[in-house]
Amino acid sequence: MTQASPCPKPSAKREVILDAARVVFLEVGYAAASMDSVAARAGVSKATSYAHFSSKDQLFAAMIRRRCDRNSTFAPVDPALDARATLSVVGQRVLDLLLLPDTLAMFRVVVAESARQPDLAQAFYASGPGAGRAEIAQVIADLTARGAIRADDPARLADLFIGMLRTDLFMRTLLGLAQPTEAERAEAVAAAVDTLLAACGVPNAATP
Amino acid sequence: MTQASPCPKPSAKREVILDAARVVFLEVGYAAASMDSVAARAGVSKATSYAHFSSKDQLFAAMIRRRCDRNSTFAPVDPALDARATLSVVGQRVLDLLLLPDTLAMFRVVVAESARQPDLAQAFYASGPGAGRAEIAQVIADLTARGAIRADDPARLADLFIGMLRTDLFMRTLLGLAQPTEAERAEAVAAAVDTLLAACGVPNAATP
DNA sequence: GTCTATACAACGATAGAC
DNA sequence: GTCTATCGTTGTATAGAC
Repeated sequence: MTQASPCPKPSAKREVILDAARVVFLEVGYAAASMDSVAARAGVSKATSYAHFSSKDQLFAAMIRRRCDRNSTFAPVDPALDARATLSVVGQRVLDLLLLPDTLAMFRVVVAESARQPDLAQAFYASGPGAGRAEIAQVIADLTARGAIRADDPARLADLFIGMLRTDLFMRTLLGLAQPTEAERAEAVAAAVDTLLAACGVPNAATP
Repeated sequence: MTQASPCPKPSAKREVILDAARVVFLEVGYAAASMDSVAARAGVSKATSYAHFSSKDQLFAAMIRRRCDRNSTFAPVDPALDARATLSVVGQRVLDLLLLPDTLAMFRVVVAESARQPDLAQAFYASGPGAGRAEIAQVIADLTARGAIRADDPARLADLFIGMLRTDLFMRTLLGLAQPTEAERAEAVAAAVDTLLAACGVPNAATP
């Protein structure tokens, strides 16, 4: 006996509709996406969509929040690595994630709708950039505790590191003007790591 | 004798419509903005808008390109300043510009429409982030020529510097989650300058 | 060149049958 | 719970008077 929408039962149709909404909204943006196109892609009727989500706004919000809940917590980094290797691994992961087509599409649509739905912007920030920032800060704090680097303010240093990863390459990719190669990414990560270590690295130790 | 639209004559009505389009498009985004609301704000009829711009797309593009043409070239920095002072001044200018409500609104709308109008994204990049990057690179190249810093690759260093200015504070402001104070901006600039100088500063000279 | 009035299409949302 | 068919609104674009 399949229940109605308000209950937390994970209806199959509901998931299909959410998936279709993800594809359509991320591809053309909120306003240009019609409930007809979402329903068509989901293979259901428009009325069924409205049976599960009371409005276009609600469907959009549910889709965004669903994506935000995929808590992307980074896998722990091998503690045997020195500061340069640790930051390089983490930096590469961050940049690769940032440049994923889905990440960029999500960013575009959330930024575009941030004024209309401030709570969505908040949820996106908390689960995305905010969470990432906290994780990087933790990595930096750990390195500091091990004496591998000198960091007075891990959060600020994390800011600077992420900023150096999200540079011109990210901007051009966000605008659809570039498709960065693996080499370009690695080069960008190396530059960020070099600069960070120049600022707070321990000169003599940890560089075999 | 007032002419029709295709000629380069700067009709007064045309300017009024472009101004109204700027306000409306930047406030609610491309899709949510209606030609009715633009015409209403301009104080003209919708038909007049279409007499000057053949479609909503054309009006939007004209508005964006007009904003892009305001070549914001930074005023030259006093060459008597040392590296730290120079970078601080330039960094403060960049961050202040980035956090202007109009700059952020422009960024939101261009990012949102970048997929639909790739040439607009290109024009925006070239006159905005791209031009800024080139100017910062020139400043860094000048400092290097004077021996105030050591920079092998001015463009890359400019990337890193701008990235360190456009950090978490920018992200939260872009999403409408923060309204940065003067103190926060100054702190962010100082952190970026400190880190950059740690990486490429000349240790003994130029720091009185 | 500018206005009022309107044609035409698309969209969000709902009613009612099954 | 899901469908087909439809209502009412809104928005782009145009026609015709002045």
